[in-house]
Amino acid sequence: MRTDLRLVRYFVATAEDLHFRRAADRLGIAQPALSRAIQALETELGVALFIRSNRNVQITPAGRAFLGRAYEILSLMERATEEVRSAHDGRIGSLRIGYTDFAIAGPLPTLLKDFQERQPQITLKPQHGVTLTQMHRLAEGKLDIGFVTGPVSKDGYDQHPVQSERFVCVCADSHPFAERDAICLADLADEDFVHGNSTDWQHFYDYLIPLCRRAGFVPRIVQEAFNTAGILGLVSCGMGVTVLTEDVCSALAPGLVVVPIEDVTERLITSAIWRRDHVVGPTRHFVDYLQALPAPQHPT
Amino acid sequence: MRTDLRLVRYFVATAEDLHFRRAADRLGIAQPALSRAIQALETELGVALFIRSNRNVQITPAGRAFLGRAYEILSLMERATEEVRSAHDGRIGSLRIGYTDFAIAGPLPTLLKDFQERQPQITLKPQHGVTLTQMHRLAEGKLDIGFVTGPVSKDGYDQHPVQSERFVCVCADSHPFAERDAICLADLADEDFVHGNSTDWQHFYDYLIPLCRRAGFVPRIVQEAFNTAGILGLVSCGMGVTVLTEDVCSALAPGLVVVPIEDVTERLITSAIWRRDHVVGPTRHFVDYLQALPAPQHPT
DNA sequence: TGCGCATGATGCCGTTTCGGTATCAAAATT
DNA sequence: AATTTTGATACCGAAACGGCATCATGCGCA
Repeated sequence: MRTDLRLVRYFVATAEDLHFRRAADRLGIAQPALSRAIQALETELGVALFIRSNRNVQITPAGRAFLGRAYEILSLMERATEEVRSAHDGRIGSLRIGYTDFAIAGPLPTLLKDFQERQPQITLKPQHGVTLTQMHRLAEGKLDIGFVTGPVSKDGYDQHPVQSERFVCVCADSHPFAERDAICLADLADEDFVHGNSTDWQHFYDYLIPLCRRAGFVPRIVQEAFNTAGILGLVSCGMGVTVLTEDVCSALAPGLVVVPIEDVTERLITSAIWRRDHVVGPTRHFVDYLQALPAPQHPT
Repeated sequence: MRTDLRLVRYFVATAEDLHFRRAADRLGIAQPALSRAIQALETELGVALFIRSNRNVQITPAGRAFLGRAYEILSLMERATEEVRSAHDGRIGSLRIGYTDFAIAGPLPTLLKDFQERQPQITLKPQHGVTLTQMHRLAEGKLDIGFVTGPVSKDGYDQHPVQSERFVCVCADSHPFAERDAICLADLADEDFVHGNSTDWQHFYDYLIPLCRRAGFVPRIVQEAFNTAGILGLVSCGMGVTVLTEDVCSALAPGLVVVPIEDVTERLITSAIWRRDHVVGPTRHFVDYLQALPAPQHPT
């Protein structure tokens, strides 16, 4: 038998009253039960906590030492109980948020800042990851909310669109396209492309490849880069052109030009996504926050 | 049912393993018992601590919040258990020591200092009190060790002599006795006496009165004072003479003279005294310390 | 001095809690 | 499709807890 909190509570009451019957009354038990419980505690600790007579009860020095700690333990247990309930309510705790290059270039930073001001007790933990990585981490319970290239069809998950971007062409300022107001997608048929690798960027390719096929070509990827910064770096060196989204290109480095693609009306959707069975604590608060936002601008 | 430490321990093991059967093995119980215990804890708290599947177990945000506190609670309980045992051993705690005017004028301060150096974890709490007061406080358990005018015959108490003092006469330097090398006790027969009140000083009178009777007189107390300082103050004003002990008079204020009483060989004994049923913790250490001391000097 | 009272301890018993074995349910793996 | 893995549930016996009755002891009072 290990000392448990019931015995600690009984001990505290007895130490406060120094009278077994009165302490038992206070605890709502019979005096003999209290007598036995204190004896059990003394046996467990191997130390006499009280000196008893039929006239009075005195606490021993060891009992006095234990009393201070007993108060601390009971207080800490109460605090822990309160905090676990607060964490469940979502009033405290951490929120692990994944994001893609597209997400971080869009309204997400503003959203996070706003949410943080509303819920200062919640610690935000942003983590970069391509859509594929984020989906794995959601499944493993290592991520609470993902911001991914969507929409994603997956059972057990809910999502909410937060961003909708046009596709644009990006080329070096020395490229012929740089002089044009706009191009058509078919104009890219013979161009060398720079993009991300096919595994990490598979969700982006799920948009791009069908569009190009419909325009009659398969994009010729001549260079791969790790992320958008890498892609743009290669493009500015004249290695090729690329197709990205308008938000990613809103603040371009010198030497690069954004050219609209006038015959593509499809948009890249970035959605917040979470596991349906994980909407507790801070996650619930964040989901509620997202769903209270106006829908992303999406003109027809 | 209130959350107890057994459930906290089970929770910690489960959170560490994230696998019910392995955690149960670790705890030395069957997996179903652990499953039920965690469910009971979740019911008690009203919060899900884990997400279960037949393939894996994940901890919820609330569970993570609770885990930190669980470690603290278990650690605090261990520390409390260790400390109560140390207090019983006497390695920590406090020691309430009573002392009379005679005791504090003798070797007691030196003893306390020495003991304190040997047991720095024990807090000494000295409390002045006449013998009668100290005996009450010992009986009430509000004092651990008394230093009283002894010997005391009282059941349930043990004592150890620490001090043995000759009786001396103290008078103002203008008094005729001041010119003498020594007096006899009978020389005090017609003198006005200054002393403590008969209640507080009853143990001292238990020595003095029989001695005076044997010398053929009853001392004429004309003035009472609260303590030795008060007595000596009145004597130096010429209100009368007094009989005290040599240690009390070892550092006299100007205007007072100590005159030996050559025909009195009896000595005032100051003894350490404690309740036999209270020799635990720091008290035990102090008693052991005292009993290891050489006996007080007591020439024949 | 004897009796009554107060109070913690102990005995006996019923109720509740805890833990074990066996089994079920569901998902993943082979 | 069969097997394996793993947490949940059912049934049962053991252990723990608490209540009532009673005992033991010391103190206070007449």
